[in-house]
Amino acid sequence: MTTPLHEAHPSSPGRRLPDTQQGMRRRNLARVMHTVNAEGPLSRAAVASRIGLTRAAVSTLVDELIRSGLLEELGPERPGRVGRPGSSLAVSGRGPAGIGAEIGVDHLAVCAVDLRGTVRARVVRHGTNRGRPPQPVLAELTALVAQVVAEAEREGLWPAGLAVAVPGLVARDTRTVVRAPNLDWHEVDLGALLPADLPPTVDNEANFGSLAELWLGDDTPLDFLHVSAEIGIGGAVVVDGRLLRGTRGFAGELGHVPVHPEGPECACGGRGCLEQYAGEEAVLRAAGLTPGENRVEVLAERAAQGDKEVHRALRDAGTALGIALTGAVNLLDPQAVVLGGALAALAPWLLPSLELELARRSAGRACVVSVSRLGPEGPLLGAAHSVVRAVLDDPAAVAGRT
Amino acid sequence: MTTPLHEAHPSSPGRRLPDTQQGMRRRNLARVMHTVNAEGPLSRAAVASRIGLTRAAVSTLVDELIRSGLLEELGPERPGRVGRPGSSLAVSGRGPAGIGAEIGVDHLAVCAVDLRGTVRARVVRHGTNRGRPPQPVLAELTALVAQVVAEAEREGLWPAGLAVAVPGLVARDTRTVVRAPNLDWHEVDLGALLPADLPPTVDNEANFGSLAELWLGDDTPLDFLHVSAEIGIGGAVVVDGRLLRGTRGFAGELGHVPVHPEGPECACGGRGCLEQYAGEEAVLRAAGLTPGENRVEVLAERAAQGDKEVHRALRDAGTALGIALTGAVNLLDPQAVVLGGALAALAPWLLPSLELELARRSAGRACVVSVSRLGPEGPLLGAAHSVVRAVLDDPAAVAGRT
DNA sequence: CTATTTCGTCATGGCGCTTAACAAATTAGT
DNA sequence: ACTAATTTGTTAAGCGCCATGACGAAATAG
Repeated sequence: MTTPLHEAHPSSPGRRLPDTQQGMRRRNLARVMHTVNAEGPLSRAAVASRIGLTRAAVSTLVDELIRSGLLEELGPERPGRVGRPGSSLAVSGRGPAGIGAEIGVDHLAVCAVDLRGTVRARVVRHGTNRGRPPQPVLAELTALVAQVVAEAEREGLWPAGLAVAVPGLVARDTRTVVRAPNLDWHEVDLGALLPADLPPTVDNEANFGSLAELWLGDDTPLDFLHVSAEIGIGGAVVVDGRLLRGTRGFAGELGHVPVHPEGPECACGGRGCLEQYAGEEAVLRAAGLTPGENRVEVLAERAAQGDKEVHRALRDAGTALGIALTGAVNLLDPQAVVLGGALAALAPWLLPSLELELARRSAGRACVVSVSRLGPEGPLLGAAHSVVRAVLDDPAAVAGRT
Repeated sequence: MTTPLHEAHPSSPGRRLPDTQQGMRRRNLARVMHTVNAEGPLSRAAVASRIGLTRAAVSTLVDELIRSGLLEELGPERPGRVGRPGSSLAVSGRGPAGIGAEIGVDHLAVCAVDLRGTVRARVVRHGTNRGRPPQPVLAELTALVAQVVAEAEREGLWPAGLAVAVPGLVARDTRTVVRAPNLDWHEVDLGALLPADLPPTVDNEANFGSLAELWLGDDTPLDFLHVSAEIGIGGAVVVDGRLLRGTRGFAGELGHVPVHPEGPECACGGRGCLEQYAGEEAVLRAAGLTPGENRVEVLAERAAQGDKEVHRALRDAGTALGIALTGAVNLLDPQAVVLGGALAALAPWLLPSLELELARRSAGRACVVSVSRLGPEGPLLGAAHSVVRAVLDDPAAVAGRT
């Protein structure tokens, strides 16, 4: 017996499946899927030893998963060790697919990812969505989704769900966009405006970005703080491999953490919020550029060219981020802080001052700061993978539909 | 199907019991215990309908729990409705007991709590522990534990575990005190210095305080931020009914969140940390009192007498707390902020400025701030109850020993 | 070529919950 | 007062799921 980890009442949210034999079966199917997915091609015996069931039990589970088209038999392993070689099992590349979509300020994107995690279809449409009303944007998105689904179906895949990343706050129902300032959307029920044949899930792009980091990042820990920035500053908290959503679904909002309490007024009603120092608009202004005409890409470009003004602006932004992150790190004690989204491209100029500030203020207790490999791809991939994960988490739920 | 809550790999930490029939049985035993514990005396049929099993299945589970001495049959219900009245079941008041202990700066305390949550034995020893080395303090504590255990045994209880609350940072192993500044302890392995016959668990007093709030508070939500203060400022984060511990076990440390980044230097290496404005020493100084000679109690006393200096000092502390909490609330989006420990007694003078600052800086998104009913009792009760919860969480584990 | 090792499958069994039926204890209706 | 209806708790039979143990198959080691 180790550390007692106290949980909520076991019948409260958290335990999804009933504790009956059917529930047990479903959980074990999920464990087989997860194990095969995470550790590459594996024989039945290898799976059995990993999840603690017997070979016989795993055999029946695998049979069921193969019949459902979720697992594939790859044939005999290349024999290297003594004994009869096992038959390799892999997650199917022709079963269900996760459809991910992203509504960006300057683009729309849709992709399909198979259970193996491979992107099998992909469409991007450039053009600003700033100020466009929801209907035409979603109509355009729906057409792109149909296009990607058609392409995926030609490859033998079928869509298991649709997840949409948006640049704004999403309610806990994962359908309603409460506020997306850069699109000028308020209280929009995306669920009602998206194709009805696919169960849609909507979430913040920072949330999906952090999930992508968790699932796809190399060596990403199970406890980390993900900071991204598109226009505002988004953040997401992952604890023990689970995304922390908060009561209203707003957790992770780093942009309005007070940095200098008596600083300039912010649109949120506060003063000296992080966004006043490290938000896109503030940094562009500090670098002597006109917001609106320019975007983050310009900053990265000029910084690479050695523009001193830009360097100074980014250094100051890094300091402000460092102050805000000190608070967050004290509060959450994460294993790492990951810079993603647009911040990844600016990291070379942000990191030094950010790390300095963080280290100075937390005397040895500072945690690792790393940069996302995924960068701006995170939200889209995270969205698509969230559908894939839902299938892996409960394969029995999709086994019915072929 | 509602919101997909993505979890870590099911075979990773989080799933404690194996997904086999024995594990299922154990989890169902736990669900019966939790249900009876949470919803008062209940018939077998009522339990069955609540946890979704059949009456027959619940009957066998209850039989086993009664044989183990964890549940008691209270006799027939008072018949009010049509149909045969059920037989009331209640959690046993003569089975295992949780032993809680608290090492405070100015006192030691130990208590025993039965499965029903009633305090059945209790001892307090006053006298400062500031600067005393660990050995004599723990020897004294061990004697107090023996005394409480003896008293509990006279009432037909047997100790199921010991939990110790300490005013300092505890490593994730829940044995080692990494740093307790007010005791001047560093890297002390309490597990080795405590009675070996009882499995001991050590944790921060703020953590135990927040668990007490979660389990014993009236109407405490499942997501909240608990702020307490003894000498430093402690905090704890509860998410979805689970305590967030952080990578090193340091999560919740609110004391060194930057409030005024260019403020006075702090012992932690930073500048303008919350503790510089709302810590005991800072507040006493601001109120014109000498730290060391006075404690929080004096502040409450003088404030009640209408001392203007104290009022001003507490108002300013509330403002600083409000600034720090704005950041925390933005990051975590909790359902409530609960003021506990010594802060509860000072709440009348802290709250107005705290709530003003929080509301001003978060424009309608502010969350409820409430005051703990438990106050300074929290850590001790939380410790004892954590043992009780461990029994409820896995009754089969203790069923063996009588 | 034989012994050994490992894999996947099959038959058997145990465990835990469900189903269905029943006696017991109460209320509602005549 | 007596019957019908309702609800509880128990019992026996049944089924699903995993464990156990034995077996043939397919590789390596000597």
